[in-house]
Amino acid sequence: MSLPHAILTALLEKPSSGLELTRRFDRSIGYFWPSTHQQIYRELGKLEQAGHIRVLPAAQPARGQKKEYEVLPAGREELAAWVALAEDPRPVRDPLLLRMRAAAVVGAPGLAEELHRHLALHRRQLEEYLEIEKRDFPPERTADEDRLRRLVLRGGIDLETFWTGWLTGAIDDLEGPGAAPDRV
Amino acid sequence: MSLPHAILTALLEKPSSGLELTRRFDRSIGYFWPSTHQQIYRELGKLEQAGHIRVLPAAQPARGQKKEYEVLPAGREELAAWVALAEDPRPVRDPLLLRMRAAAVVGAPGLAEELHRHLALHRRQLEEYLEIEKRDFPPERTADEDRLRRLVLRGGIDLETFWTGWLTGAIDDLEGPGAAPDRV
DNA sequence: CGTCATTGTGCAACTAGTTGCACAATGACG
DNA sequence: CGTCATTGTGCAACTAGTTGCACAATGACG
Repeated sequence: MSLPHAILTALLEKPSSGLELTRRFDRSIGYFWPSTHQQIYRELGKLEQAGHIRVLPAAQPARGQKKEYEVLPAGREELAAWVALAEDPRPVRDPLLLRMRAAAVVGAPGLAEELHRHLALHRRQLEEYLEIEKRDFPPERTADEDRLRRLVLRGGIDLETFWTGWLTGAIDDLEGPGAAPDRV
Repeated sequence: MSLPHAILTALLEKPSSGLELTRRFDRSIGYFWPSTHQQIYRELGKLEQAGHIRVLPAAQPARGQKKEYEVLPAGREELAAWVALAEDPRPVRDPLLLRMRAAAVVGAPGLAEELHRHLALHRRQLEEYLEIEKRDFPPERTADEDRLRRLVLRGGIDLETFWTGWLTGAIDDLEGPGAAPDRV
């Protein structure tokens, strides 16, 4: 039940239409809770139904049939209650680790290449996060109000750092001394 | 499409019944691809249908109506093909990071407690992994054939190390000097 | 022999996320 | 004025995972 809360958070930061939300997701909340426009529209409908958000009366006619949503007090309360909830971390589900495990049984041809590819992807993501950190959280501005947002970004950075580190080690190990890459 | 491959891997390591698979998942493959017995039975049915596995003729009548499955050549081929496939890492979806982001907007009462709770859970998981490493991969036995399995375990260890590290830092930051924990 | 815990298999309904598409309204451009 | 790109909303079908339950067979125990 995280998507509705992700949407409430985004709408509290700034009332938006479905498409605007989708775009904003892609470069902030979507980093740790991605969503498609279809899903977002469906969820907006449910949130409106539940009385958590409402459509803002349109200022002027816009492209398409644009609807701007804003959060109602009930929605804010719902979100605050959710923040304080105890919820266990969701179980890890990682296909790459699973494939390495399978490779231990049926052989690993093609796997090293895939590790290189993933390493490149994670490096790129790490770069992106570091860019955002430089832009949004420069060292001189340690505003207290951004503490939590900075911590979240730090989470992303540390996570990608873990992946690049682990993948680098794995590649070294597989291609390194005495490696038998294609053993069955 | 990872669960069937997880099952094929487990069955290649050792032919098993549905319940045995479920139990074995809980202490190996399930660490990075958890599954319930219901899901496993359903998938076993599909895999049999597809000709990837078959029921072993029963040696002697057992409890319940036990069925032991083994992997057929077609199943092994399917698994080997999957190992070599290019598949992007699945997007991160983490409710805790999301909740921190929400807390930045509606206030953070109760959040620090939750961070402590998660830290304890991740520490426990890390301990468990380190136990397994000590048991299954003692330093003297660097057998080449366990290389991949050891790397997978390393992945789990490094991942939990990331979480404990990040959570520790986040708690320090939130409860530390000049903290304003319940600000709205 | 009856009862109960254990081992074992599985169905049904639901929830959340994905994929593929349809279609409405508007402004820019020839 | 006609066409087309862009902005915008949304339905439908599917896939994967979760939750709650039913029920079969066997062995242990009184």
